[in-house]
Amino acid sequence: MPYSAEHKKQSRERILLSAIDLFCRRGFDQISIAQIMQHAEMTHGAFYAHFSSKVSLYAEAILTAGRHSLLVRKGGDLDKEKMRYLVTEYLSMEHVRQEGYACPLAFLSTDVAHRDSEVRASYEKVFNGMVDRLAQALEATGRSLQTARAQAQYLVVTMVGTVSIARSLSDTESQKALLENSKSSLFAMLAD
Amino acid sequence: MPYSAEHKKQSRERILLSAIDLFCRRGFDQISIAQIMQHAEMTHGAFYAHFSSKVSLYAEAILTAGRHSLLVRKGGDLDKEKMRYLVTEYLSMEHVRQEGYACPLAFLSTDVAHRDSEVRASYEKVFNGMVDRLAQALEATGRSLQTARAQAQYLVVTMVGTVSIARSLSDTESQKALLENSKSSLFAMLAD
DNA sequence: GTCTATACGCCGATAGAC
DNA sequence: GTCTATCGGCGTATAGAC
Repeated sequence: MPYSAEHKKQSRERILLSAIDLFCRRGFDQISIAQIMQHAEMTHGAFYAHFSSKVSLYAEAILTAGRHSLLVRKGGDLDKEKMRYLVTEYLSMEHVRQEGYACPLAFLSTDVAHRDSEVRASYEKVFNGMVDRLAQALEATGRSLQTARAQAQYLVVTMVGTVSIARSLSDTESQKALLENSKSSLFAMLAD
Repeated sequence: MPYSAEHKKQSRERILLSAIDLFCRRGFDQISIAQIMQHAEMTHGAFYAHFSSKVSLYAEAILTAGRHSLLVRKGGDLDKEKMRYLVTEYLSMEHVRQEGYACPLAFLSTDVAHRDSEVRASYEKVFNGMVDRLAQALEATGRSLQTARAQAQYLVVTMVGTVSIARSLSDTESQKALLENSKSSLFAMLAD
């Protein structure tokens, strides 16, 4: 057979990775299927052998982006030092400029709010996964389960808000100042 | 003359108000000029007598939305009690559901990040205006200028992040829990 | 200033050959 | 599975009558 199952799997993966990168960069509506397929080095028509629609790709791309994100990628348990490092990376200009993997929570928040329930469910799943992971780490530092969950949720919300606003500002210096300011406040919270 | 200057001003205002409402609800790309004009009770073709392009309307709509937003609308000085009330209103389900005026910072953040510099400049202006207003209020409670500005920025970022994520979740109970959690943390900060 | 009508392009999705 | 080609619809912007 000319196309193996493995080959198909790889094509699908290339489409997903291209979609994540482009959707995060310019949003759902401003990226066409043709652009995604070109980035994945295929042609427009081949798309429908892998996904049933553009929206369905979006929902799956968000889940995949969540698995690649800074907030869940690190293996093993998170100690205090790793958490500080993670916050620093998340609140960096490299992240704002999308030089590596972008967090879909920060890059797609208002975009997702306009879509159907399948897409929103993906977003919620990514959000809950990140909160769970951070809560677990905070609990390990001696906090109660309740406190850990509350602080983890608050941590994610603030980091997402910071990066999301920073990306919308037009001035680089304002972006840097915003990131630094949130970082100090969150470090203070983590220091307890 | 059949159309007075006053009449034109009113038409322009209707277009702006319709644009704010619809853009916040469904984003820039998912709203057409025809829809905005229909909402403003005019026809598609009349649009270009008031604005040069859809993007130019967007930039101006963001500024207008900023002036109508919860964070700047209240007249006079903000005391501690008014600030608590303002945070409560901002972090309410009514705001998330856009039952009154929506804050463009929370509803359009990732959307604005994909546009040109004129749109981003509008967004930045609204952001700075809100931070300034809150900083002034915090300074009046005895904080240093520096602390007041830092806390004001942090306050805006967290509220925007909270509302923006809440809008993307699919479950009402999760939305409420998120709003409540951020509210307690911010109240604690304001209490000092 | 507002209307109707239309030019022009882009995009999501499908059809059919290989 | 991937390609080329195309259908059908929609959206921005413009033209011209009133």
